[in-house]
Amino acid sequence: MELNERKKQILRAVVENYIDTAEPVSSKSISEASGLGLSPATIRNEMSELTSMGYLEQPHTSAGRVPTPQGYRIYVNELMHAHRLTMKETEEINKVLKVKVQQLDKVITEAGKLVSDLTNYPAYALASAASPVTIRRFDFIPVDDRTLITLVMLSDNTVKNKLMTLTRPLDDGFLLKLGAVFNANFTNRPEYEMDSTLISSAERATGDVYGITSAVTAFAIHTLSETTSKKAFLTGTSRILEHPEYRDWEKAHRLMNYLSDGRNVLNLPEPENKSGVKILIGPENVAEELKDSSVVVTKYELGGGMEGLLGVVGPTRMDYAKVAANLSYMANTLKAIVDGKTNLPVLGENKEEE
Amino acid sequence: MELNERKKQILRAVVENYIDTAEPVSSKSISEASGLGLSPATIRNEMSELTSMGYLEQPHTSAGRVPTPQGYRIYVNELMHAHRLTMKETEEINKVLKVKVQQLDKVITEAGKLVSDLTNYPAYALASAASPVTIRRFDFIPVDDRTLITLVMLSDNTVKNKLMTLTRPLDDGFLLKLGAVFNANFTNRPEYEMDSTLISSAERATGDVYGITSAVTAFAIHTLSETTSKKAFLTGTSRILEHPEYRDWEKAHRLMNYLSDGRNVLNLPEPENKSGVKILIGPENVAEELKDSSVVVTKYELGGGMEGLLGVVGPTRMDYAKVAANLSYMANTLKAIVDGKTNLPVLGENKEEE
DNA sequence: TATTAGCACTCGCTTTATACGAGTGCTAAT
DNA sequence: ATTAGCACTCGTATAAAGCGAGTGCTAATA
Repeated sequence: MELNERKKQILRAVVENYIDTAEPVSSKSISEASGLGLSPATIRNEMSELTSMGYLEQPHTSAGRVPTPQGYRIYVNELMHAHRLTMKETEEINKVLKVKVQQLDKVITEAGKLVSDLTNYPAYALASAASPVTIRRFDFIPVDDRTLITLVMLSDNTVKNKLMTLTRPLDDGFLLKLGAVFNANFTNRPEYEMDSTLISSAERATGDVYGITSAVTAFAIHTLSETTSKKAFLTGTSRILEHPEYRDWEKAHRLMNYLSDGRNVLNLPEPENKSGVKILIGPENVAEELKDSSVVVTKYELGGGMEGLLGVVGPTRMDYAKVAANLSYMANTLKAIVDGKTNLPVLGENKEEE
Repeated sequence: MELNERKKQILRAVVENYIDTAEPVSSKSISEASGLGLSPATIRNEMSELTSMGYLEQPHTSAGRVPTPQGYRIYVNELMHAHRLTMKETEEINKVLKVKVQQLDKVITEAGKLVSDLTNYPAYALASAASPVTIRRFDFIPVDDRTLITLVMLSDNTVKNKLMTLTRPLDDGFLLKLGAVFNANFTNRPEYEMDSTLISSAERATGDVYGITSAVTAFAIHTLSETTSKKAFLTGTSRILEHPEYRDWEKAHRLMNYLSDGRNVLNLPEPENKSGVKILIGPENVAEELKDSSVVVTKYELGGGMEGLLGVVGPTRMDYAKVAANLSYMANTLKAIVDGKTNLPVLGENKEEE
């Protein structure tokens, strides 16, 4: 059997009607609303075939039709009309994002919140380093004779600092030596090269009479690993309760519970290519807890060698067109903002407003 | 009518039974379980009087009794047995907290998570500065001839930094001047003293040929305001779905929605005195959305001039004894850990592991 | 040959009727 | 003062009946 044009039209009508009403769709309603000028009987025949082809299903014999995941798949791949954002939506996105560009972690939480607000589904935002971060230089600033600040400037222009206490008063010249050793041995190296050999040779070189060398290496490694590690933000989980498919508290709880574990959020899907939108429908998800939910996600650049993921989780009966449109507009806007700004501050601990 | 000892015993039995089962409590079950050696009929008479006194109520004529908020109030104030934490609980608290002391914001999120895990209710953790933070000193470190790092050390021993770009190459001696001006005028002053007079006089003093003075003042103000502002963390909201009183999705949604707004979390109750536990039962809450929930909260010191709030939100049928015990143990443990560590790192942007 | 009107049939949902039983309140006995 | 006994209440569980939206099939129609 072949999925001809008319069948596609009908499938599209069914999916959109179902997305809208959350009720099984009858032949009559399609006949009236589709604009195809066909009688319910004809629609019925077609729907019956769409059912045997696996694109629709009936909750029970005398009910209307509901799209299967395969049905949604066809819809998403071929039938979906590009959703145009309303002026209100684009304005809101532009307004909120422009204000928040200063701090990158604010931007991504804000982006998540915004997507969640606009789509009414929970949203997640991830950020991770696209390329390994290295330390560009060390500085050591004396505070008093037993305290110093270690300053580390990273390859992404982030600066991190740490206050450290010495075991005995500082001698003249020690900080210069410390700086020389660390700048010679620990800069421009990814985290995994900082092994025990390197560390112990540094300790030998500085003499480490202040008990400070190991603190600095620990700080360096910690900083690199933290900067490299992914960050996850999740907003709007409570919204799933608004969707009828999660009125059953156990379903809602299972999903919310899954999402409330940060590790799961980190493992949510990501699209393979930049700025494409990936859609995973129901059973296409690997996680058992997502088998009857859908995930829509996009990827975007964050500047400073970081990239971000922005996604939405909801019922399979999701307004894919709208969600996809929002996500990709969002991703593009973010990229535009980032591109406009050279030297965008990087996610994390310090804030750099220009 | 008087609330004599026997009535209290019965009230206690009813509350505890109800907390346990979430079902209206019958005279028979009290008679059997209370250990008072009274027949159901006697219990019934007493329960009837407790009802007319406003401490119990009946969902309907032929049902058992359920405590009213006033009933819980009496229970909490007078009748509650101190709950002893199990070894497992105390061990878990000690273990988790000790590992996480390094970074203060980790500690408080972790404390929240822990309380939520142990009690099975959503938990919130707030942190705020107990005394105004000031800047202790400024440092300016040149990176290259158009870039410098501004370093600000705060009165709570936090250090914050920011990378800044100059409009023209750096002259010798400018940084010294910059440091002198800022260290003379902007240190040891709370945020509100940094008004436009101060700022413009600083700009005059430095000459501001590099367009950098205003950036530094903005950074200083921003840093102070951010350090002073309260931070809120919320965990475990999805757990409310586990409690039967929130099986109704609308109730669950109303509460979760309320909690998902950070501003509401910031305005959640706080106890008036340190390390006391405050309990707000149902309608005692000011927020409309909390009128049929209860909040238990405690306050503790965080070191570095910060203090924290740790609270739990749940149904009025809450295991007050257990929750209160967990919270106060938690608060004490945190305080002990903080006291053990001098110079504990302060909430926020930089990390200082010792 | 494609479409559609007509109609019997299915089946979930709502309504109504009935029964059940946990729990109460009252009274009278202890 | 306590309690056994008992009638009464009322929510819930179970069954039966009717409703109606929607289908699938057949036969008429273009």
